[in-house]
Amino acid sequence: MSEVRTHKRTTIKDVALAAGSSRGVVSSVLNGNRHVNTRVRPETEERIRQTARSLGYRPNAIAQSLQRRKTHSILFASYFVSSLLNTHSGSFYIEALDGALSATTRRGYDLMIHLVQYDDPEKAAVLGDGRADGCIWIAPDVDDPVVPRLRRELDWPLVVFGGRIAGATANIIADNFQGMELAVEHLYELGHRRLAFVSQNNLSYECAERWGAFSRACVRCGLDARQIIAVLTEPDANGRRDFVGESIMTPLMDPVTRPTGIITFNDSLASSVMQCARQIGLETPRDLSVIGFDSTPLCESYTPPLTSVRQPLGAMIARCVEILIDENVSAAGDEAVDDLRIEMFPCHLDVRASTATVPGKTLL
Amino acid sequence: MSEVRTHKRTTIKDVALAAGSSRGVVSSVLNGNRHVNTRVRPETEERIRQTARSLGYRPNAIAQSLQRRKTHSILFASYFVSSLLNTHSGSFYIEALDGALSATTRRGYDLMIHLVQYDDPEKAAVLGDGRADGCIWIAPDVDDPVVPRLRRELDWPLVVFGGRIAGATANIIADNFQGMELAVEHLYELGHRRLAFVSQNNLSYECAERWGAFSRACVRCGLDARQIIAVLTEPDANGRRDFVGESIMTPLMDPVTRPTGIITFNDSLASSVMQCARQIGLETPRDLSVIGFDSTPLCESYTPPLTSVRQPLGAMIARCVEILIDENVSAAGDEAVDDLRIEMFPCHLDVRASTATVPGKTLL
DNA sequence: TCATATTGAAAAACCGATTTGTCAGAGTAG
DNA sequence: CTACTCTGACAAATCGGTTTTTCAATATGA
Repeated sequence: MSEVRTHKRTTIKDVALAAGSSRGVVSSVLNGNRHVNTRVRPETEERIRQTARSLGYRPNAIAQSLQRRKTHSILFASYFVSSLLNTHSGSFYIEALDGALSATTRRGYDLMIHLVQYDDPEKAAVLGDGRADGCIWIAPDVDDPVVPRLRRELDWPLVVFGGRIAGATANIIADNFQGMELAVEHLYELGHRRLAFVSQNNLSYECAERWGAFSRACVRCGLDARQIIAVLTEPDANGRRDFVGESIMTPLMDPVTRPTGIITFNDSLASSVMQCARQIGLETPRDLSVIGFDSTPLCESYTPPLTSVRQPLGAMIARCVEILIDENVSAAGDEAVDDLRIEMFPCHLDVRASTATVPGKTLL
Repeated sequence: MSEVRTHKRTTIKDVALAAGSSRGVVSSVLNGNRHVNTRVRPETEERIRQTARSLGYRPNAIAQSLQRRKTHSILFASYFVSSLLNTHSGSFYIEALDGALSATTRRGYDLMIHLVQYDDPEKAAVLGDGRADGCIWIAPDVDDPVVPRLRRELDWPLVVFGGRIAGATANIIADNFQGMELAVEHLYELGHRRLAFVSQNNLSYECAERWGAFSRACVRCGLDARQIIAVLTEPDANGRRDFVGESIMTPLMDPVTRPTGIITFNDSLASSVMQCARQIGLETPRDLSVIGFDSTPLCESYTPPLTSVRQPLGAMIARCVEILIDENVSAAGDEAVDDLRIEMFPCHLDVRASTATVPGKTLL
């Protein structure tokens, strides 16, 4: 029952031998006679095809890749997080992965996934070892320990999704400033004049940028700088930072000075803010408008459904794939400063039920 | 700006040339001198290492794979469904994919994903072309057009996840009979004596098996066969089959003969059943107990939270990976009839709030 | 001192394909 | 009848590695 089965497959040599031809002819026949000075008589061709079929010959893709210098696959690489697709940032990964799969499949490519263990980024062999035609590195952190390595090994096409690595073939990012502007303007138009931004310090570029983008957008809207409040969450007992408790909300929501609109770094924080606000007697959107970021599918099931800024993840990752397959880097509107090639994608505001006109002065 | 960048990488030849040694020595040094009769002087070794480092040499994995006959990657293959991970069966794929990623990463393997377009399963090149050390084929349908091909190309390790293919290295499936028994027994113990099964006809093995398992389980529980009702959904206007409308529910829920417990093929159907029941005045679980299959994360957010049969997808896919990596097929309890090697995993019943003791006779 | 081991490393074979180079024999032009 | 082109196919080189074989130079033993 436990016989060791060895998988010896038919090679091109076997076919050539059986058909009484040379390997070269077999190859050229099976690839459609592409080479000019290799002509084959019809009967020979038929004999070879027949032999190949009857032997069940399928070319070894590894050998083909070696010779053709082309693997027809793209590497999707990121850090390993246990149960990656089910954790909180899951929606982000799922959307990215899904988009990547669609884009590669559409082009007849395969996707190879390599997850780097956080503890030894240097040992991760696959990054740039030629197993794929190019690599998409997903969302590096600001202090990402793998980035120095990526920088050093830029001798193959690398597209950074949500990062900013100089020398990379491209960096595909969402325009956080424009996205934040959408959120702030939306609240402004609803009459809100005192806003707060609740964020975490998870060291992502997104976090840093949205942080800065918030105050810039507020200023651009002509809001009084003293009325702009930014709050950083503390990690809770479990080390989670996507939770807002009373320790943060109570001082922030002082009846007199409290903001009427809150923008959060992500949807989960927004949900947490709404829940906590309810506990201290503030209903969304009656008393408080809340906007999240990412517009995950969960937004629909929050109460109330959450207005949120959406990054076009699908289009962004599709662009990553496209760049790697076509090696067609320069697009209109690229910025390429100091060899930092960035392509920015505009965000969209999905308006749902968590935002409304500014509440009356009852609480003031 | 649109310069064509060619990525010529350092090869072992370059290193050998620069270090003044032969390719063979370089290889053996960088691989830790594994070959007995290739001894290298310490200073030579140091010189080679130094040269390799300064040239930024990284071995080409494709070439290594060709020679070593080992790719250190596993192929995860299935049909292409546009936005695979976000569609209804998404949760299934996500869990499978997540489990596969964890398992492969743990063993230092990469995962390669290949999605076969439904329209030309014959053209799909990658299935068994040697790009990976083994393949996991995900959940074939009963009339799966790719199965004949898989059967024909069984000259490499293939594990079928949720299928039954003779000749495959292994078929990993959940025990639908045992799972259905759990569901039926649960309802029986709660006093239910008239049950119905609502299913769709999506041609999966799961569907066929659960269908049969339902009546078998009812009989084993000693339920009157005339009281066992099985209903097949019709596709709605959008071709979706995971929806139960009044056309099905109204006759099924005849006040006199209606079942008090309903088991559905999947969670989505269960949710639909609960919603439709509510419309005709039946509350879950007060008037009607409902059990779904799959126990997707969404079960928690249904009203009421849905009792559901869970397949241990994570453990199952991990086993697939394990088999392919270790080629250690025979496990205790395997059935191997007619070269059909099946490993079954027991299901678990996640009891939530959609099941309760049988309602009083008010409606009878 | 001479035969025999041992050491260190180059050279060659190989993995399974693709592609280029070469060449005998048939066909055609002068 | 010779010179040249065309046809069809084999042989060899290549891709970038790994592994085996060979071998000169030195060390060891009788």
